[in-house]
This record gives sequence, structure tokens and C-alpha cells, in this order.
Amino acid sequence: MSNIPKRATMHEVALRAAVSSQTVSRVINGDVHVSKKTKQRVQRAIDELNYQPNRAAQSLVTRRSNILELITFGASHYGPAQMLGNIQAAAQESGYGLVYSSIEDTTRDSITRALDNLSGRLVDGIILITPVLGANYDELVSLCRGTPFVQVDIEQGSSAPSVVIDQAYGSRLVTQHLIELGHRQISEIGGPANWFAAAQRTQSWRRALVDVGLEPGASIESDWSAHGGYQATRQLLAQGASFTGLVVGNDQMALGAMAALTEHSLRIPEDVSVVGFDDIPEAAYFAPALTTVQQDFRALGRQTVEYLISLINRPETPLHQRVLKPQLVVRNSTTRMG
Amino acid sequence: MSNIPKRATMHEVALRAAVSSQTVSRVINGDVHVSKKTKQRVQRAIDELNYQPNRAAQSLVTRRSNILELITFGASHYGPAQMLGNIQAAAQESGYGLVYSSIEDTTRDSITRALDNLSGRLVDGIILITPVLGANYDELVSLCRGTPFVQVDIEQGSSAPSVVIDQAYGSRLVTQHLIELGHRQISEIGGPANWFAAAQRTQSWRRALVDVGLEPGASIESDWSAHGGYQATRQLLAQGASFTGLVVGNDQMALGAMAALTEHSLRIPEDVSVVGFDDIPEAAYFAPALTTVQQDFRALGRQTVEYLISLINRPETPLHQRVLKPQLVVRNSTTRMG
DNA sequence: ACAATAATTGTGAACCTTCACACAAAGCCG
DNA sequence: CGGCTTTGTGTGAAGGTTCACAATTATTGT
Repeated sequence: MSNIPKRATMHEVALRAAVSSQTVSRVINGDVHVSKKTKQRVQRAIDELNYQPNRAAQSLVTRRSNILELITFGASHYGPAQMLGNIQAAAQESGYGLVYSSIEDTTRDSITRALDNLSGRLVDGIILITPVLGANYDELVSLCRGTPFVQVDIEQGSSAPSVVIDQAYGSRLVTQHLIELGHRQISEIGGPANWFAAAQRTQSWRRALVDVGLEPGASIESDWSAHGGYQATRQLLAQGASFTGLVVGNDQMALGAMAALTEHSLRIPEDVSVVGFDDIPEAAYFAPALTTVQQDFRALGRQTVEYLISLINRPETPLHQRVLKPQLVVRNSTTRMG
Repeated sequence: MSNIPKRATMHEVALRAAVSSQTVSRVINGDVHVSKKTKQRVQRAIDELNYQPNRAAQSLVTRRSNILELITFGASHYGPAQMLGNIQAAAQESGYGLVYSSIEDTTRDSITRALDNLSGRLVDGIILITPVLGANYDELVSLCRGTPFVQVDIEQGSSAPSVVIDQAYGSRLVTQHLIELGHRQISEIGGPANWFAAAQRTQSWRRALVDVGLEPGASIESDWSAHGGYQATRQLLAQGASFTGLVVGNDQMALGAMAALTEHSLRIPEDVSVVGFDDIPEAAYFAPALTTVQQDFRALGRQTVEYLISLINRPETPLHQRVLKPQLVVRNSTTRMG
């Protein structure tokens, strides 16, 4: 049927190098207890036969695959996409491969399917990007059947093994920025309320205002998209909301919001100061350049992988939540009131 | 060391169900030759022991892992990112997992590293997203050591097994659109010249003009980013280029270009009509909404996976290039000349 | 040169499945 | 009711590696 060249086995290499297969194994795994001479001989045989160890056989006996699984919800959104990329990079640096699957919702069933679908017993650890309400910790423990896992972008304050960026802090940062610029009427457009990050950003916006004795302005829930931000802002304007500051849940919605404001002959930032969240690469080129919050996804990726690997190697590693702080980036979409 | 519950083996399930392990295997693999009664008994044992087949052992004997590997260059760019997502989805639908790794350049070495790093002999097929000049077909054949592979987003016209979107056609679409609107002075900002898509878009822009007897305007190479588009446009303006139409290599650069034009008191589309490429979700919310080219990445993902799987199952599958056509999307950044 | 020690190499079992085949039981026909 | 087919189940080997340990060879000090 196929004329694919049959792959050489360790035994064949051993034969050709006139050693035992155990010695070949030693060479492959960089064992020091093998003389320079034989090492060379074995290496030549490996090269000549174009030998590559069979990973399946290796993991069968070592009970290790050096593969991590990443299951993510909302992969098309900026946050999850950044996490994916950075987690992959971090895994690669640590010598792990990453099998990646995307899910449509975070219910038990979806996760089960992603988990069973293939990787079954093949992965050493699991990373779950679950930014929305879904299966709880105990359910995940049973789904993962003993394979260590860490969650990313989950509810802040959860005691599950997880890594998050402090959303409340970030949202407080932008809101306070507006307050410091003298704004007193500050409205908000949030992301989908079932996203932890959206809920926390909205809540923190509200609290930042209340904390300094200001009345929170109108708040609308939208869908992270430019289109949604556009619609939400039109709705805000249509219902006669009055505000000079607008806290938007992410940069895409901020883009849409600015489009709607401009359409309504409101100047940015002279009439309305707008802030976003995420600092997507384009944000600096919006008209005007957007004031927003930057999250260190690179650090997130590294922390996540590092944490998971220590969970794999030392099961006694304590379970907790690691929290990273985001940063305010001030540009031209915000200005002093009046 | 670890108190992870030891995983049940097939043999243990067999014992508990009072059958042979072969029968358990049959139940797992949905073999019809097993009576309803025993099937139930075995299934109960499986559930009770929380048994999951050992994938490593399975692939060792079947020489199949049901895992595909995706190696991608430029994962942070819109095109590759879309491909990744859609290929993953397509693979999942076909019952394959996807191990994903990203590379910094497309040299032999990088690819070798990504390939060896782990998957070694573990994947059934390989997908290479190599949008830039790099290792050639023969090198890839030797690197993949007999594992079937298909390339995505490679040079148009290549005879390697590959799937591409017709870049030349797309670029011709937008350029002709401008010509039809009466524009005669049409400049261009291209992506990095080492990207196949960039080179083809630029070349096709030029050819579309020449074909109707027009002199191509100034052309500048940039870097796909909004920032790059901004800089390139300023440079274009600084060197006194005169144009009423601007063909930009992707939507992000178009965003930057529009920022630069606006800064220069040029109105869009009244003074300059601008077109992009990609139709990113935000493009409809640029100010003004961007005329651009839409690529069907979903179809690309499906085609790619389908092709690769047939290569895996039927090695006699002919090697060729599959070409998909993109679509023009007209919005408000283009208007009739004068 | 000799024992004692260290360094290197080999041996056989184990890891958990599936595969090809052999066998047993049940159903059918005349 | 005996031979035939069909259906259901068991057996032993194979797949390619690593592990614990045993065996061999080289090195060292005296």
C-alpha cells in the first residue's frame, strides 16, 4: 500500500553499531556513562539509519509524553488568543509540546469532549483557558482524572490552581485616570457579563466611582466587538445618557464606541474621554490613539507553564492563584475635563 | 511521591468484567462482534474503574496517534492566526488532535527543531504554514521523514502539496475596483517582500494597472502593522507622491495609512480612496469603513485538513496545489474619482 | 602485578494495547 | 440429529522503548 520507508528501530541501530540497544538508549538520552568511542559509533549508526526514537514507545514506558494540552474558550478574542500564543512559546521553551483545542462553551460536556477526543491519557498536564462561568473546580478535577491542570483567566480570588491578571486593578486604573482628569460623569460599556473579566471590570469601574463619592453613570453590556461597542454607544446616546468619560471593556468596543461618538458629532477627547482595555497593537493608531490598559501576556504564559510543570513534577506543589498586575497606558483619547 | 490514583489497565477491566482483555478492546473500539450482554458488563466495569485506554500503547501498536502537527510562522499576524484557528477546528471535526508550534523563521533549522522537539514519531501528518521564503519542498520531504505534510499559504503555483488563497486575484479585485471608480494615480503599500502573499499582492497591483495602460504609482514596502502603514504613508507623502487611490497590503496597515492621510488633511475617500486586504472584523468600524478583500479561512482550514488526511490514508493521493478565491468587500473608504 | 574500585555495557522484564488466529457455542438445514 | 455456518470469545505474540540489575572491562594505588 504505502512505500514509506520503514522507520529504523533502536534495535537495528544497536545491531549496526555493534552494541546493545540499552547503549543506544543511553546515547539518545544523553547518559554520561558511555565512552566517547561507542557514543560516536552509535551516533553514526543513528545518522546513517535516519533513526528517530518512537515517542509512543517512550511514553508508554516512561509514562511521560512531554506534551501539554491547552483547552481554550473564546479563541477568537484578543485575550485568549494572546494567551494561546504565549503559552505555546513558554511550553516550547520548557521542552513541551502543546496540543490545542478550542471549545464553544465551558460546560462539563464540552471539556469532556476536548479531553477525551484524543489526548486521553497522552498529556502530562492540562491548561484550561476558561474566561466564562462553567464547570467548577471539583468537576474539572474529576474530568482531568488525576492529570494536573491549571486554569487561566478564571475568576479572581478562586482558590483553584490558576493564573490571572488583576482585572479589577486594571479597571480601577483607567477609571481613576478619568477621575483625576476631572471627569464626574463616567459611563461604561462592558463585555459579556458571563465573562469573569467583564464582570470584574464593570464592578471595579463602579466601585472606583463609589469610593470617591461619585454616582456611576449608565452601563451597558455588549459583546467585545467593534460592532457591539458601536451599537452600545448609540443606545447610550439614544437613551440620553450624559457623560464626559466612557470606560469601555476592551479596545475593539472602544473603536466602535468612538465611531458612534464621532457620528454623533461628539469630539474625542474634547467632548468625551474614552478608555479601552487590552492595548491591542492597533490601539495606538486609532483616531485618536487610545488610552488603555496593558496586560503582560508573556508573563502570564510563562507563569502558567512554569506552574503546571511544577505541578507535574512535584505533586505536593501547593494549589493557589497567581495574580499579575496590568498597566495603564495613557494616549490621546483622554484629556482633562473642560 | 504522588497519590495520584493509579490508572486502571485494560486487563483490570477485563478481570472485573470476567472477560478477556481482547473483549474489552472490542468494546472500546466499537466492534460489532460482541454480545449486548457482555458489552454492558464491560461498560460497567469501565465506568466503575474510570478506565481510559492508554493512548501511547494504542499508537505503539496501531502506528497511529490521531494527532496532526501544525507548525506556523508569523502566528501573531491575522492570516496565520485565522488559519491556525480554522485548521484546529477542522482537525477536531475530523477526530484529530492538533499539536501546535510556532517558529521564528522558516529555515531548515527552525523547522527541524519544531519537528524534533517532541512530536518526533508521534504525529500522523504535518501542516506547515510557511508564508515566507524558506526551506524548499525537497528539504521538507527529508525533514518530515516520510510523514505526510501539506503546506499552507505558500507560493502560488508551487507544485508542492498545498492549499492557498489566490492573492493575485484578490489584489487585482481591489485594484480594478479603484480603476473602475475612475482612479488613475494609484499607489501601493505592500507587506514584507519576503512574504509570498505580499509579493503577489504587490505584483498583481502593478500588473492590473499595466494591463489597462496605466502607470503604477509609488510603492513602498512595510511590515503589516498599523504603525508600519502609518510610517509608509508619511514617507509616501513626504516624497511628494501624488495619488488618489491607495492599495494597502492588509487592513492594519490601511488603518495606519488612513491615520497618516487624515493627519495630512487628506479626506478619505474624497481625496484618497483606500483599500485594504483581509477584512479583519474591525475593518467595518474603521473611520471610514474599509473596502477590502475577504478570504475564506474556514474553507482553507477544512481543505487543508481534508487533504492531509487523505494523504495519510491513501499515500497514492496526487500531490498538487488547491487554490481558493477571495472576495471583494466594498465599504466607504473608496469612492468615485473627482 | 594485585586486589579493590570505578566505569562501561548487556540482559530480561515491563509498559498496555491490538492483531491474527484459534477455538467454542449457538443456530440452521434437510 | 449430525454436519454446516455464523457469532462470540480467548490466546499468544508483537510493537519499541526504559528500568533495575547483573556482568564485564578499565583504572587506580600500592
